[in-house]
Amino acid sequence: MYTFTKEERLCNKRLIDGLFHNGSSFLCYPFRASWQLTDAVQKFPVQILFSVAKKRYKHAVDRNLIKRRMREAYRLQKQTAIYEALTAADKKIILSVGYIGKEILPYDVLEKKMLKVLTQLAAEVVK
RNA sequence: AUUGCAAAACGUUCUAUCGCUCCGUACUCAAAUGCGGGGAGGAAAGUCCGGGCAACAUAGAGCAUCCUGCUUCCUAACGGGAAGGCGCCCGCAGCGGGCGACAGCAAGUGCCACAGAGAAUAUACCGCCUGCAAGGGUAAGGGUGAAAACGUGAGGUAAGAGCUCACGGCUUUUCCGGGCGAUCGGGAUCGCGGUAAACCUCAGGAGUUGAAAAACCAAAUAGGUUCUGAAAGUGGGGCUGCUCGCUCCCGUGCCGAUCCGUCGGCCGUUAGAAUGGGUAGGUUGAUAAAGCCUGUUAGCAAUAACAGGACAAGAUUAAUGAUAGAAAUUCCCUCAAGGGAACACAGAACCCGGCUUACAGAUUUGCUGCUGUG
Repeated sequence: MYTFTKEERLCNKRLIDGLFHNGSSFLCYPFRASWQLTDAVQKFPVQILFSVAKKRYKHAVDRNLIKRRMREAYRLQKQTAIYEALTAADKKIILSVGYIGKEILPYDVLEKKMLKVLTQLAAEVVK
């Protein structure tokens, strides 16, 4: 239910390149989401990756902190926010969420924003 | 006692819920799941030195380029460390402390702002001596400057000058003595502006690339080679990481035109099997190491030898977390109870030894001086 295993992460380099070249994307501050429909055989309806630009945050500690908070927010909300909608529509996607905020937001704010992103994404994919 | 500086050793803890990663184990063809256990640092950072490891290169010598530069020792090695020498600073001397790219300017060449007459074979401004004058001699005095031809005294002279002598300072070569040595003490001798983080000279050293190195694995897809067929005239290069594609040459090849010399266009295919390469992927490399902790012995010390101990992080789009609640520490408000806030620098990526830089708070030790003289 609240798992986040390797199958749920996007690891394949070719898929990632394809996603950033051909995928659709939208902004929802402080995130930038890119997604693409896929035919690949995967256990979960979504394969996701999180990214924080090194240009914006110079220290690895800061990048780790943001990525961990994003991951946690996704892990706890993915089931209700997006899995159910995608399963109902029988669609599978690969997804990347980049952080473009200028400062490190606390967890409770990130949680609300993440919910908003996922809801918007589910609406777009099903449409 | 406080403050500051330096060194050493620390640098939050506990509980609950939900997760991540690795290992062991039960069940199992396997996966999943259950149970048990491990899971960031003193700098993991900067990537500045030195090694291990790997691939490639490699007759020998010289030149160029780059690095290093007091001595001895330690070390796998070092530009690191220890002990010492020398110089400078803490007013001076001794002890103590701090700092030092600390070989050579007495091989050659260059440079020395401004000011000043003059910055290195002294173009002599004032002054001094000589001379009727023009001029000549003179670095002792003045003034300038970061620095003015080693300093003081005497002789000497027209006036002066290491020109000569005595004492002193720094220095070259050499002898005697102490020390493994840097070097120190004494004698003789040569010389007297600074600058080598200026060119340069001397001595020693350096092959290149780094784990995205490198080794291995078996399926699928496309192409290469070989064999067997179909068809049959069935080739060769260049561009591109590969295929496709484009292009050049070639052809008793085909079609069209032709002044019979040529010109334009087209074609150069495909099925199966075997084989060895490349790519995405996986495994190894890769976590038991010149490692860490404790003790004994040797040594002034760096360190070495020996003995014992620890189920001793291992990710790979990259784990080591999130939330909630207590406690500790510090600060603020308050007589107090209590309330509020803060909690550094920073995240392993092949592995070690160093260096450098960052760092809230807190612990220990040492120093910031002591004695004598003025």
